[in-house]
This record gives sequence, C-alpha cells and structure tokens, in this order.
Amino acid sequence: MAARRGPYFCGIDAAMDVVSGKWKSLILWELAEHGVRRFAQLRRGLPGVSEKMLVQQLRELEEDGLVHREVFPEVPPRVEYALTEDGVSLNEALAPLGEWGVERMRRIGAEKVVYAP
Amino acid sequence: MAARRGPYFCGIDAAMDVVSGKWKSLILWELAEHGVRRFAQLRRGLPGVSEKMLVQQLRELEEDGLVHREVFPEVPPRVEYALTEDGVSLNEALAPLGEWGVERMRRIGAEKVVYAP
DNA sequence: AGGGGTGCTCACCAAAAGGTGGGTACTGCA
DNA sequence: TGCAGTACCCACCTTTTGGTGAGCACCCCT
Repeated sequence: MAARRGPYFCGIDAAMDVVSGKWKSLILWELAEHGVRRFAQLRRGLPGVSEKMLVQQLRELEEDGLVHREVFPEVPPRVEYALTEDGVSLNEALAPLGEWGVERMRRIGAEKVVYAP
Repeated sequence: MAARRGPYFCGIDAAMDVVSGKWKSLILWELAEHGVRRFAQLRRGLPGVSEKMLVQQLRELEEDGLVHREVFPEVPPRVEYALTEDGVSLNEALAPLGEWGVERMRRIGAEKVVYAP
C-alpha cells in the first residue's frame, strides 16, 4: 500500500506521506549515493533491513514514482533500482533536513550505525 | 515515547525520527504560522486530530526540544505552545520538502483538506 | 548430496501507532 | 440543574507497520 494520495493538509503532509516508512529515506539516499543498485547491494548497504521490508518499501517507492525498477530477463534474476527524476528532486528537497539531522546528532550525542560497506 | 535518539544511519534518519508521527509536521507548521497557540487553537487548526493524539504528539515534540510548552497558573487552565529555536530551524529545513510536496499534489491531482479556520 | 548466488512470496505474529469513549478539576452563565 | 469554556488523563481497542521463518525457481560449483 503506497502513499494515500490525499486529502492532504499541505505540501509537507503530502511529502511526508510519500517518504514515511522505516527504510524509505535510507533507500533513497543509498540510491542517490550509488546511482544504480541491485537488490542485494541495497540490502548490504542497509544493515538490519530484512528482505521482506526491503521489497515492500521498494515496491511502494516504485508505485509512488520515486524509484525505477528494471527487470532483466536473466537467470539468476537481475533487478536494478535507480531514482526517478522525481526521486532525485525529492532527495534534493530532503538535503536540508538531513543537514539539520546531522546537527542534531552532534548536539544530542547520538550514535551512528556502524557497518563495513 | 519521543524519538529514539540513535543509533542513526545518517542525518536524515535522525531528522525523520524526530518528525515522524501523523500530526507532528502539521503541528510544527501550525505553530510556525501563528507563533503562539493554545491547545484548543491548535486543535481547531488541525481538523480530525483527537485531543489524545494532539496531547501525545505535543508532548513528544516538547521532549525532543522542538516545542516550548508554557503553563500559566490560572483557572481555567491556560497552556501555550510555541516553537523553540530548534523547532524553527527544523521548519526551515522542512520548507523545501513542503514545496516538493505542493508540486506533487498538483501533479497527482491530490485533494486538499478543506476547513474553515 | 551439499553449498553458493539471484530476487523474491507467503503465512503468521509482535509491536507500534492511532483512535474512542469515558472521565477529571475549575470557572462562568442561563 | 444544565451548558459553555480551559487542558488534559485513563482504559481499552483497532489499525498499521515492521518483522520472522518458512518457502520458491533457476543457475553454478564442490
């Protein structure tokens, strides 16, 4: 079930609707950083995400037009994900929020998830 | 239960943690528009929110340092809410996202919540 | 046979989020 | 008495979100 598509109070309501979900913003950022990613690559880049959750949130992002999913007729299966134009512009809009969050982490001494990419 | 305070993957993770909640971003915007609001004013400005939800999310916003709550020693009770500096800077960081959302609403033809302020 | 790899699906469940319908205390007014 | 206003609290419940543990199909290698 992707975003509810209204009614919305305002723009922020609509945007939050599209980007809410535990893993969505992180998926968007992973794709922004790497351009094109395959399923397993995304999973390795997001420690702690289950395959089920990854599939689910990728499907929703796709339905909302933020992520492009390309299936190659190969065996074993090969599926690639990348940001759409809309996804790119969303990430740009999220950048100030990300900076605000970095500042907040510094201020409250929050820990950073540690992993070896 | 306010934001989880880490560990976070990145800044956006930390920011989303603080702002997620059905009514939080709308509360932030209501306070940004009006400066200082009393409980009932906030409630009237957010059609559909229950008192319980409003209290809950205000308390969390307060705990996270985004909203300032001032209790006046009066009867009937008088409590005022306003954005903290941090809340103000968060709203500034949310502005590009709000614009992105407005654009999205236009594009998908989403309805806008209609109410008489 | 086993293992590795690819990208998923399904059934079921736990936890979290959101909501409903009571209620409180106090004041003022009809 | 009733109603209105102020700002909440509590118990209980429903809905949504997130997760677990199976499983699938196909290929390759030891």
